[in-house]
Amino acid sequence: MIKITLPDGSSREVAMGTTPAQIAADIGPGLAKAALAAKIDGEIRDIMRPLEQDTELALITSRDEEDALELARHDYAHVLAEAVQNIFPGTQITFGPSTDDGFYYDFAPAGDPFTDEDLPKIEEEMKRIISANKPLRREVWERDDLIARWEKDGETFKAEWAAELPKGDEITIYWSGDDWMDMCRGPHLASTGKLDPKAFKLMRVSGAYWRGDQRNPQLSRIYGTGWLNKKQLNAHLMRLEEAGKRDHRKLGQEMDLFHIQSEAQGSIFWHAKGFVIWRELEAYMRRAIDGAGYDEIKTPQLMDVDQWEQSGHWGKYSENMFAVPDEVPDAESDGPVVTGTAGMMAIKPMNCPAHVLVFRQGIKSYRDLPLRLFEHGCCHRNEPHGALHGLMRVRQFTQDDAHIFCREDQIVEEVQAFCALAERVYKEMGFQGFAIKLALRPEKRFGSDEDWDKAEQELRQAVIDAGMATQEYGWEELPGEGAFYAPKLEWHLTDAIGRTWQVGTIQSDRVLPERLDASYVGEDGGRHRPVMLHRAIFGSYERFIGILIEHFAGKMPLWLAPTQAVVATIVTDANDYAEKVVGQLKAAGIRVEADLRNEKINYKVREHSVGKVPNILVVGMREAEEGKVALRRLGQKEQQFLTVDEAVTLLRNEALPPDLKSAE
RNA sequence: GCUGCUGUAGCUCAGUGGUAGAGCGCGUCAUUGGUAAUGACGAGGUCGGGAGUUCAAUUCUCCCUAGCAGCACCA
Repeated sequence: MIKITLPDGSSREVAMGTTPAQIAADIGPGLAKAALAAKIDGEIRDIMRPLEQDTELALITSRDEEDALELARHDYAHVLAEAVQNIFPGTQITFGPSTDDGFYYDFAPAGDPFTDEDLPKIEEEMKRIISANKPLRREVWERDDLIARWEKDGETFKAEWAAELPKGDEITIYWSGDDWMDMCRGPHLASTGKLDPKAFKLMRVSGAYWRGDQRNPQLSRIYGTGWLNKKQLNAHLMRLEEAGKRDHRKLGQEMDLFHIQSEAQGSIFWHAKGFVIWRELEAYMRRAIDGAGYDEIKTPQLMDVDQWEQSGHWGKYSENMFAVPDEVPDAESDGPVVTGTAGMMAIKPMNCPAHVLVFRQGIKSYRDLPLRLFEHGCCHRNEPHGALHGLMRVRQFTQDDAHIFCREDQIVEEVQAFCALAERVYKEMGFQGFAIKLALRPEKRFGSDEDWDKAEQELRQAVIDAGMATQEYGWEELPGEGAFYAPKLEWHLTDAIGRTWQVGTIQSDRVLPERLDASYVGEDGGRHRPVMLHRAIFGSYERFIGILIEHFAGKMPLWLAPTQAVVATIVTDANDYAEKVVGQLKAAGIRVEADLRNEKINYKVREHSVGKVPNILVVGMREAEEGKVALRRLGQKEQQFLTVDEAVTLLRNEALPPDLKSAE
């Protein structure tokens, strides 16, 4: 007999080899039906797997949503694989885990990769397998037997994988009924019928590399989203639709903010309305850095390749750099412009080397430190074509970039000050939450391990000292994700619909000052190396504006709204008055337009509401006679009747940037 | 860069082996209306580019190119 302790503290004696399912049935038929798996001493296990010793046992039902979803999605992935092999004999299975909202499975098809048209019939087959309620049975195999089995079945990927497991290992496999099996650690539900055939949907196909490595064969991946019931699935599909409505590329076009065209792929044509947002952010950032003791500089776009060789970028980063020959093109000739005799210049992908060159001008004393050099630096990076994405991933972008040159003993203090500045900026931009993460040394890197140890510890310590290394701030360390020259702290913003975006960063770097020979004179009269802190808060203006558009769904806060108000007339007789009102608002710095078109007021209100104009000032003859306006706020039906002076004062105050507002 | 899908009017999209259509937008006219679409008329397209098959290609095939989704990449 073994002793089973239940979550309520009660315990019972059962025979060795009793399954959690039997215990559930013993407790009650309702639970027996609802139980999906068992948590044994904190580890999730199959409900049909016999118990072999005294344990603490909790039964998992759909109420334990996180665990239940994980189980279901894992099972959906297996059902997907089984369905695909039924419909497309000869397809090899490889790997298929659960994801944040569903599951996928990577296949090696016998013929062409799958297409979207294949998805409906695969879905049908999955539904059939689920409805057949096939039992999922765990079995332990000896490694070599399994390899032999996979080879016999022509499953070369599976065989390769199994062969890499330690020799003599026992490997678990799961049977679906008696006719299909996959190698899997588990756990699984007791049978396919525990899944809801209406709670999943296959979403798309894509390519994916075997083991995620570009050098390996490309497999055909099928993605699905999977849930516990239809209601959850529909809610998820609604969320996707909501995210689609916020797409900054769509809103950017609708709101006439910017465009991209193939002649300059990956670079943004900012329209007047979009660039207003940029200008407001830039002015805001200048006020912020001025107040935080930075000096703004401007450095060259083009530098000799020699300089990039010295900084190390040419060696580690040249595949992402644009280089041009220092040569006058010959417009007459048809052939290549480059003669091979000219020197090469490279367009900057980063601002840091140029900032070191500014630092190196003149002799710096320890008294000059920390020296905080800021630049709105326009960088170009030759990103892979497939990576380009609206404003989020571009080839030309402008950073709010700065490099803080400081002494060793100033690092923690500077990082902490930056943490505070970043927090303030994100809050003022209208984000409620963010997470801070520490990206640790990558494989491909410069510098000694001791320097990396030190650099990582400094960043870690600063966040701990700032009291931000907590769950509340989403504190987490990410091995292998650092830059090639330094570890980095990353700020991840959470937007209005719960998505996260990596924006700000600070990195502590000893490599570049060394390579470019930056030094200062210390108290002792000797030369010392400064440490360089690379940092940005927005990251890039392009991307940050994209994030803002998606976060606010285009309804920008008033200070950022491209058009802050429209004065719309009801009758043409009110046109002169409307022009006068517009003039007064403009004089107060409000971005306002007149709508004097020969259209009905309904039409004008609708158009500007759809256009996300935050304030519509309606004027007819009544307002003209009384010197008033009828103010209608975006999304509201009620109006306020105000004198023009009142409206000007109100809007002017509301339109103040957040940093100026809070200063009042 | 890899895999799949897509490219038709300014925008969103329909359509066909015999050189094209809708809605919105735009223009003109009528209308002067009180808070989410007034009506009529009109202009507007080398159907992404190139090659091939065909009597004939926007439609079928191939190549290129760009966009989209994912993968890889992301200082």
